[in-house]
Amino acid sequence: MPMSSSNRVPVPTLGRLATYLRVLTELEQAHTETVSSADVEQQTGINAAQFRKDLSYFGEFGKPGVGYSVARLQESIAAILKIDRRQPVVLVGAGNLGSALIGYPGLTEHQMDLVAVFDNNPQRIGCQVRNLYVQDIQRFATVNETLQARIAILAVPAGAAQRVAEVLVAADVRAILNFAPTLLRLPAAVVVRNVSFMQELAVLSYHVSSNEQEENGEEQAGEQNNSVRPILHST
Amino acid sequence: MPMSSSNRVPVPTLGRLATYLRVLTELEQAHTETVSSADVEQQTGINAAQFRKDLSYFGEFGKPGVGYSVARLQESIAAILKIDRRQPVVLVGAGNLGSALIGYPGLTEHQMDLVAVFDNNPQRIGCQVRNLYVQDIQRFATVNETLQARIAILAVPAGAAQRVAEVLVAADVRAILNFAPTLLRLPAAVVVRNVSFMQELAVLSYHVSSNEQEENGEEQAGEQNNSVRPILHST
DNA sequence: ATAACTGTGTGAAAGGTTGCACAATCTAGT
DNA sequence: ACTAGATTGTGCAACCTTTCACACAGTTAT
Repeated sequence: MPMSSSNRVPVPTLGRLATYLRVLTELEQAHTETVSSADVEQQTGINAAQFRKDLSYFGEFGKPGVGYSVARLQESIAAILKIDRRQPVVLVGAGNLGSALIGYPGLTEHQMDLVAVFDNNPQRIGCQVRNLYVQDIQRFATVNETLQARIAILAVPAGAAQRVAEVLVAADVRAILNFAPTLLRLPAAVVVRNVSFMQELAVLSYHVSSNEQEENGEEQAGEQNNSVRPILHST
Repeated sequence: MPMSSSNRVPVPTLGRLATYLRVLTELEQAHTETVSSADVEQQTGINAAQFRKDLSYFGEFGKPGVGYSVARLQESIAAILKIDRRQPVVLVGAGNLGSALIGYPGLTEHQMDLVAVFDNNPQRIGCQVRNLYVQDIQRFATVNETLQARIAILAVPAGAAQRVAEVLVAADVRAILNFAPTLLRLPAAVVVRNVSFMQELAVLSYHVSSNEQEENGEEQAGEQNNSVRPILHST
């Protein structure tokens, strides 16, 4: 007997749902019918109880003593994440990274329909990348009136990010995947996720040098490690 | 009088250090000499106390009543993150994403020296990307004996990731930035950071549709939002 | 000197997330 | 039917992270 109502869903849970979905797709391709939370732990490194709790935010999907129907769970999670229908997405910034993202298979796999690419560089405007022509960012408001994209991928230089983001939001974009290393100041209703290679590299760099003396052979499985010994101490 | 010794540093702290460093570089270019934790909050959206606590893991860097010397703090953080010297980094996977990363300016800015690119696709081996020639991954062990890279960027398809990661680790790589959507099972001593656009997009997608009815104009500043109302409830 | 500010470093509180442990529930075999 | 075995959904405790709040330390002005 479920009772979820207006409880709030942790953001990490949403991220993990995407991981579950990936595993379910693999299982489906292997013609597996049923899966248990323990199986999922085995595949993802995410604790079985965590998996069950993540799902419990949205209802009850499993049968005690049996597990979860792969096909059913897949549909349910897709519905939760709203990727059961194709979603229009726009890309702004057709530089290195932007162009690479156009071909990224993960987008279509997750029903993200890249419908337009924008840039402000006259050298790039009009160019064809994959199956899309790069358009002038100045035309964004007009074009998006037709496209109605609510999700945008922002792959412009840091200096331009805030300005461009405001243009997007003015044209009804509600969610931004931001690759620029800057803080975007936007209305609270707009959701921003920052992808920062910098930060990840910092973590790696720190660890590499601090692990200098350790030596053991355990397996690691979790998606994120938690903390490490500091090494430097300066004043 | 500091007393940090073998306390453990939270991973989020390391990520934020990279952000502070970015802001400090901007401040230096604007010829600002001194900065307070409140200034940093203004620039980054990260709570001032958080900033001070993050630094406190490594020592004392500020003067009460004055703030922090921009130049000094910059050096200190760079030293903590071990990016005060150039670090050799290798890239595996010269596909779309991999190629884009070769040109990514953030790498050099953070003293990451991309010294070699590998792939297993014969069509790509030998090709020049920017200033590097793509080498056969089979030669990795040999080549890295000379290069001595400890950090690797893994931008190969999911199916190849585990296999390649093991090759890297066998050749003394200790930290991997993994762009493949798979769980890497590696010795615990190896640090893995996963970058998953999928997960970020899932969060965006979920939010876009759930925000359907809201309407308010507050500013958002933090780097991460925390939770949201669920909308779906299925069985 | 002293008073009035400003801003650091940190102990303690608040808040959020993860993992354990177990009752409840379903299946299958006898 | 009944028992044994499997596996879910969840209250609770442990853990981790963030934020508050304040003592203490420099700085400036009088």
